[in-house]
Amino acid sequence: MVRIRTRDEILRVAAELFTRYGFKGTSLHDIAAEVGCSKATLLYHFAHKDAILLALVEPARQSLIDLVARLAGVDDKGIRVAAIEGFIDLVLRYRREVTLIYDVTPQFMQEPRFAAMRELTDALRAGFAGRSSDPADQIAADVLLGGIASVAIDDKRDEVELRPALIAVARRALIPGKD
Amino acid sequence: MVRIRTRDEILRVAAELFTRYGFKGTSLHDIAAEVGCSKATLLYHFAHKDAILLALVEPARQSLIDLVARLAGVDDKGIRVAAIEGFIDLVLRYRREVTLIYDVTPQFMQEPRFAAMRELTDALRAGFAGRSSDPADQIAADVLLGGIASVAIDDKRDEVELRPALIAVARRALIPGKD
DNA sequence: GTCTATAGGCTGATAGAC
DNA sequence: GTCTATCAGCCTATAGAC
Repeated sequence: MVRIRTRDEILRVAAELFTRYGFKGTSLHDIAAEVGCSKATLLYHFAHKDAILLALVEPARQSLIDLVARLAGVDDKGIRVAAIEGFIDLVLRYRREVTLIYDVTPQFMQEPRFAAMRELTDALRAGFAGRSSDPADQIAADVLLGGIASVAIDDKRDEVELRPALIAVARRALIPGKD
Repeated sequence: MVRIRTRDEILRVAAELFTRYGFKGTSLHDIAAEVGCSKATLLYHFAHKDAILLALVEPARQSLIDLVARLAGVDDKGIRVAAIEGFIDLVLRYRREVTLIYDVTPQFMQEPRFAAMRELTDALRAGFAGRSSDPADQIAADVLLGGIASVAIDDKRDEVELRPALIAVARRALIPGKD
């Protein structure tokens, strides 16, 4: 059973190249050459280049939707811990996908299909800020959200080492009197 | 004295377009059209497209070199506060340039001319970590470095509001028993 | 499902006139 | 210093054979 579906192989190779060279820095030719098929075959399985990227990030996007839904049911007392641990687990589980999302966000964000992502990150920020409306709390929340994501993207340590360190720094930064 | 040097106008327009659409998302044609000159004129003033970007980020790079040199003379007791305040002042002063640097870093970092930047960020991380060799301290330092930069890039608030909030969250996260 | 061939457009960069 | 004209190369995407 060594047979690998071409479609899956395209996704595997595309994830690797997009991560290494960026979305714009990777051409259909690059992917096709590495897969060992033609560009036309790529575009038989995916309507456009963008569709490859969207297929890659879809599981992570779905997980984020689930997390935000779960946080909606958490009371104010537990919201920060739940948001912190939920987000850290999510980005460590989908490190590659987070890398891709941050790569294309500046350009894709203005497109309608990515616009809904904005509401999700707003909900996450509210959770990190303990549902406070104080700008200082929201800025702190953004620092931690961006910082945790950047570590998940760049750091080479494994998640077993990163997870407790990330939770510890987020709790110190966001939860008063807890260090 | 309304005469503006073409070279300066190119830099002004390029900064705006690179920030909005990314370096790869902005062509020489786009810049030339906005400036109101030809692509050939762009390439008379700058040898390559890359040279425009390098000219834009040079002041920020020089400031980072200065900051790292200054931190080398600070003792262990004061290093975290000095690194935190120095970095926050720097990214707030050069927000647009920080945006550009983070945009191109994934691809440019492997090139030799950007390799020296690595030593600078290593020194900054050491400062944020209070020169500790504990991985948890270095991870926390990276979270704050990345998080502060991401806020400087994305947040629309002005630096008068951001500065104290950023310093406060960094101190809580990095300096034990200070909140 | 996969291929070859190619369309049609954009890219950074150069040549040479003024 | 600035221009027009142009190059060679790359890009995504399509057409049509097998």
